[in-house]
Amino acid sequence: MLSKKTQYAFHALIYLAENVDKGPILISEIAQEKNISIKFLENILLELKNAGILGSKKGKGGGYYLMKPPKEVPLARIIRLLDGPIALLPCVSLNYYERCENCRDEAVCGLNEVMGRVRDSALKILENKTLKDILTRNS
Amino acid sequence: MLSKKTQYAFHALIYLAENVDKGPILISEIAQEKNISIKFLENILLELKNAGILGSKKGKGGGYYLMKPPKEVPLARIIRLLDGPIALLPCVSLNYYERCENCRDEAVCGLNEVMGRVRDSALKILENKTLKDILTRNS
DNA sequence: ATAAATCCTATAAAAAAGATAGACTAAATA
DNA sequence: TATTTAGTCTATCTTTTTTATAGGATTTAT
Repeated sequence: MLSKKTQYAFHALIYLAENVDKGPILISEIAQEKNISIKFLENILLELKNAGILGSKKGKGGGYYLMKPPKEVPLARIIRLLDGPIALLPCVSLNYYERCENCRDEAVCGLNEVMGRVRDSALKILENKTLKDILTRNS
Repeated sequence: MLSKKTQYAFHALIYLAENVDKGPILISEIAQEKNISIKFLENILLELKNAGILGSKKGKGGGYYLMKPPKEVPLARIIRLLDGPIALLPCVSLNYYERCENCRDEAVCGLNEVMGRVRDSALKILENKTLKDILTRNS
């Protein structure tokens, strides 16, 4: 399961994407609209900013905004940033690989093989679907 | 990521499946062969037994053994038993569903839709691949 | 009887997740 | 330029989950 952090990030990003025309959006507004603890959300948005996904403006009229068009932000990027590996096992992770401590040879491990396929099938979706694809349906 | 518990369970089950002919297998043997803490493994095997996946015999000559042929144990069963939901979000989980707290209407939420697809693609593999499919490759 | 093994429950230790606090910095504007 | 507004940064706290261990109870073979 994705952590609350990542779930909140998605909902915040959706809100930002659906309100691009309004200019910078207040943390407090997002927190209220999406029912998220404001202080927790603050940290999350900052992390997204430091990763170059969001931009911000301080002072009156300030807030957060997307740095890229929604269709250029793959979902996998957000998950990896805030949650870490997408794979179910360290030994099949592309970005957070760790050697398996419990089997003799990964090249011959059937678990490794199957979990590699699960990873691929998830990535096929998560690398290609973007923020744009998770905005409100039928709109 | 799957928890260590689930990872250990898979390796233990693989060992048991690859040694069905030997009769009951000692916890200590599995622990040693697969490099798992024996006491932790004890709890895991007990849980698998209580779920009807393993059987056991006490006393001399005792140990653990599979209750079903490996090809009748889907990987999804093990994951759900020890780790819980396979889905990335509570609102798309088939077995551990929880309503989304952050969006107005799941029926119209694009995140819900995409994560539902990720779940389906993972389940397509994890429901159909069994213990038999993760035994040592090329054998 | 004894030794061998699992059973069972409790608990502890460590790590991760979730949330909060508060002082600091930058920008707008009156 | 003082004030207000809003993000920045870092630290800490609490809770939950994960990982692991302890030890007596029970069952079985010999």
